[in-house]
Amino acid sequence: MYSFTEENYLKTIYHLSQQKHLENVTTNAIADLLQTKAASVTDMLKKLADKKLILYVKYQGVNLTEKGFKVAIGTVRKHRLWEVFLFDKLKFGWEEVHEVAEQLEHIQSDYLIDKLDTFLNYPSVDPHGDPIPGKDGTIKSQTLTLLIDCKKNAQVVISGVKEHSVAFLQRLNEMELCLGKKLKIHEINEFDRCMIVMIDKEAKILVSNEVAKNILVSEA
Amino acid sequence: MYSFTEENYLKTIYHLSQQKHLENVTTNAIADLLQTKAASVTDMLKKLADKKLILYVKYQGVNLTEKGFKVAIGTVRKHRLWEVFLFDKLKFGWEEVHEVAEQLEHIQSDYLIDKLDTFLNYPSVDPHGDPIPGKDGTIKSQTLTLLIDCKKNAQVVISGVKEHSVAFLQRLNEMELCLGKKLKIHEINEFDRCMIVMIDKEAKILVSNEVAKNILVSEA
DNA sequence: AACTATTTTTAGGCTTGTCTAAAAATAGTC
DNA sequence: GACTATTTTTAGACAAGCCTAAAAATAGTT
Ligand SMILES: [Mn+2]
Ligand SMILES: [Mn+2]
Ligand SMILES: [Mn+2]
Ligand SMILES: [Mn+2]
Repeated sequence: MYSFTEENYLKTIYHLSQQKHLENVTTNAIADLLQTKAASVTDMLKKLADKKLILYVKYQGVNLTEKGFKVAIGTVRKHRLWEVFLFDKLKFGWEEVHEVAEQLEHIQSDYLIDKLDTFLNYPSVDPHGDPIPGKDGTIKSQTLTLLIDCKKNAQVVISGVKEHSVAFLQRLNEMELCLGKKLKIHEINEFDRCMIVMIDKEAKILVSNEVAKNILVSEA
Repeated sequence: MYSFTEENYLKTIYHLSQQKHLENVTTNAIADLLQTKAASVTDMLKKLADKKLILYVKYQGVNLTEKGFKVAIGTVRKHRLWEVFLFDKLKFGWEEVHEVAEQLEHIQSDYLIDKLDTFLNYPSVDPHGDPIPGKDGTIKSQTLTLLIDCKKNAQVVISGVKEHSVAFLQRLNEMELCLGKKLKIHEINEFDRCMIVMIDKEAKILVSNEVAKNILVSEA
């Protein structure tokens, strides 16, 4: 139905409009995220607008139409289901799943995705804690807190990450921090806001504020 | 490394050179199988020859080089592993797996294929009984007999199919014939060579010669 | 060997998605 | 309001793959 490239543009526009709430998505922002040139983006925006997938006003940025939103959210759904498959079944690390999912998300077969969803037992979040949109396009908005904003003695569970880079996720691997780990904040340093955190009621570790800024938690 | 299209051409040349033993593969044969035009094939053959993936002599057809063979066999490996995944894990019918595997075979990640192979427990054949090439590019040649060539009272196991069309595979589904079924040939009609066959020592069914011509069996 | 039918290649063109360089529009500053 | 910096669009080009129509080569027949 839609090409590899069209799906990628729509998904990118979706992610950007989520990030920077309600504003129009700009040409340069899309070019940055897709690692392409602004001129190429302008070309594609015209084509997507012709197909009624986006609302595009020259020089004013773009927004997804209902139709474009459905394609975007469908692509996100496919991406995240594949990530779950790679992580749960094939035992990929959470820092490894994204790259391959970028390819798998473009396989065209609704039947396949239904079967995959069933096989994975209808997961609600991906290996990074991001919600998986339903078949109908609905998506649960998360109400998570940043670890850095938690108070002393708070007891929380790691439920997501704000940063998705391989380097950051590997850093968390080294610290044995992953989704589902229960933390208790033992101490917060006043000077640099680094934290001493107790994991699973066992080890105490030091979490830099740079790391704590990118970990999402919910109440334990 | 190699594009979707390049992999498809090389795989097609491989299949054709398997079929019609040792002869050069012709432009029209490739065009037929790929559902494209002969002129397009000629264009691509020049490009593949430039990349040393095939030996191409104008008007004389083509052959895979060592390098091209490796790409082709690798693509076949990916295709068949994905078919096993779809059949075993996602519970696709054996008539449904091919279409989706045609897409999945082009996902580029050796790491993924290794993990998938492990997850599937190193299968040696795909859902149609075709052998899965090893990581090193070796492939076991099959020594199977056509059901139609079996003698009266022979006891055999269904181990493959010669015809891969959806219609044929569905026909076998209706007859409850699938890989692994044990058959005993009860009677062969002299006039039309249709067979009366006993399945799993239970039901007796009639197998037309048209069907028997396309079932591959090994000794029970 | 000549003629014919078939196969294959060439020539020229189209679409998708990309690029660079230049022009136009917008935003920011005095 | 004019000037400047930044963003965005246009113009023109290119590669990958595909097409049709015409030309060239090959194969088959007498
Ligand atoms: Mn991802
Ligand atoms: Mn994710
Ligand atoms: Mn197949
Ligand atoms: Mn198969």
